[in-house]
Amino acid sequence: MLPENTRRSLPMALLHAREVVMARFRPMLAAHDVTEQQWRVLRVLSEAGPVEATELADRASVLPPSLTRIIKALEGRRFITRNKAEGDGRRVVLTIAPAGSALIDALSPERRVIYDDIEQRFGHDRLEKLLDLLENLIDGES
Amino acid sequence: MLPENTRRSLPMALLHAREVVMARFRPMLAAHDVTEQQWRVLRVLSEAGPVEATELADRASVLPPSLTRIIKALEGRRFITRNKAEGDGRRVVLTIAPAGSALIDALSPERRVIYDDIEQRFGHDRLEKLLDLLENLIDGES
DNA sequence: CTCATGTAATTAACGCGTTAACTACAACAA
DNA sequence: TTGTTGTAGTTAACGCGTTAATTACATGAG
Repeated sequence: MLPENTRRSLPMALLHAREVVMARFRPMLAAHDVTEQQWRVLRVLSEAGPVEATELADRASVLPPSLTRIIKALEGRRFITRNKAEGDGRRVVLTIAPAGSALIDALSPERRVIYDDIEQRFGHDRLEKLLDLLENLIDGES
Repeated sequence: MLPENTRRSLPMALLHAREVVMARFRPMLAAHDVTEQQWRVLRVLSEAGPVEATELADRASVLPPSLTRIIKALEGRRFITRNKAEGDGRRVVLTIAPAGSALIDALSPERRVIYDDIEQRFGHDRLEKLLDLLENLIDGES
């Protein structure tokens, strides 16, 4: 079946949903001069430790060309460090730097407030159900 | 609660889910030299008839500056027409043109195949449930 | 060793997302 | 009529998304 209207179109619904959620987080990121993508990269590095560029791009849902630009920006602000992998001159290993960890820590309380508010308004169980369905969709289509 | 990992982060899950879904539609759009956003605009005009720019932007989930560029592109290819609203020189009314309708029609069969495949793999009921939850989330946060 | 092939990352080109500033027009008060 | 305020749309600036091309290095065949 073709969606009869744009509101019931899966791509549009996912886009719109992401928009309204991100609207809550955007001011926080803007206040610290970090883009959404830079923030995703920092979070992955923070929770996964030193990681090669390809895996980082994959985990942060960022394409390689974007990652190159993001790395340049984050390295310039000393949020991360960039090194060649030993044994393979092509690969690049990224590591979060103290300033990067500090930013993550600084934003944690605010993130928690926003996330809790969304969870409370939407409902804990419904949020878990939604995350489950999204995870299923991702695993099934990728 | 803060998401303990990026996979259970709502913004990331929505982003990733949208990516894997759009990956199925992208080749079709590329084959007809239409961007995702241009396609969304055309679909809204197709199902809603002549519409003012502000409402169009809202319904297609496109920001006003982007819409300006998109209109320029679609008008150049004779997919839509652009006219000032009578009675208010600021407003702009967009209307789908024959070539635009023809594109919508031409892509319908292919869209149906892709959408049916997603629905079959993911499951009809789960898809409906997911769309419901997304709609709730959107309405609750916006 | 040399060459062909493959892979990781970067660069390039173009369109969109986002915010802020600006232009054009409308509405309304004095 | 004039000036103020508000609204619709556009423009500008910068970063990211996407695809294709390119560079640098690794790997394996001969």
